[in-house]
Amino acid sequence: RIQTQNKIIEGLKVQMLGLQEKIFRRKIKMKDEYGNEFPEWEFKNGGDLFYNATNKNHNSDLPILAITQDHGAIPRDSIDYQISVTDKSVESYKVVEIGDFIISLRSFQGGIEYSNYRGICSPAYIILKNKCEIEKLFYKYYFKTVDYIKLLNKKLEGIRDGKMISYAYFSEIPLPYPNLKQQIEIASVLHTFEEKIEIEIRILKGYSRQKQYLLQQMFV
DNA sequence: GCTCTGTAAAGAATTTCGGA
DNA sequence: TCCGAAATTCTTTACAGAGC
Repeated sequence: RIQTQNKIIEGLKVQMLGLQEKIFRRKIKMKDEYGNEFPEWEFKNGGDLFYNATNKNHNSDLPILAITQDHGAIPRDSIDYQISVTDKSVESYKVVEIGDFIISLRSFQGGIEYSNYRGICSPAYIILKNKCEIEKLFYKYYFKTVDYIKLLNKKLEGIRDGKMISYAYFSEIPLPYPNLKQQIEIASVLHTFEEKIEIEIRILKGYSRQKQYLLQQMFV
């Protein structure tokens, strides 16, 4: 049963990727509530939609965020990974607001991260804030697509450990800019799908616990 | 040994300051 | 008031340390 469940999850993940690809390459077109197709997407440069925020106005009392590829931006306390932190450097940390995007030192591998938290992070990261009205979830998914990561890598030369993607570089990359309604529509579709996967993962965890319990009973 | 995050230090840019 | 130098702030990069 656990194996079957694993397969279901894998299958859903593949579907999720396929869905993202289709949506962002505009192979499926969404329709609005009246059944009309949305207008063609516009494309804007990253610099037109986001600006580079460097806000250091904090009293070192905000939680320190770790920028991970797996979970995006999360508080350092909630992951099992201790990093050497020097107290003095915390003073120069940048403030991250809820809904900001963060270009990490590894963005050429895992895309651009989205923050659900308010906190501070190392100044080596670039904080992006939206200039005009956007559906953040839409871009959250877009920044994680394989296509976009490929775009990020396209112009990068000599990729090596710790290579930084500068804001200037980001701002030159075109981003899709469908109208707001469509952005929300797409974001909600993807979000629903993601939730579905999470539910399946929870079921899997339930199975695993059951198995452990049963095994324990057998040997008692 | 490899991958991953984050620091420290070097380098670049911007602002401040003083003298003419 | 303008120019150049010094100081400060911001950006970039090499590499350290944690965990597998």
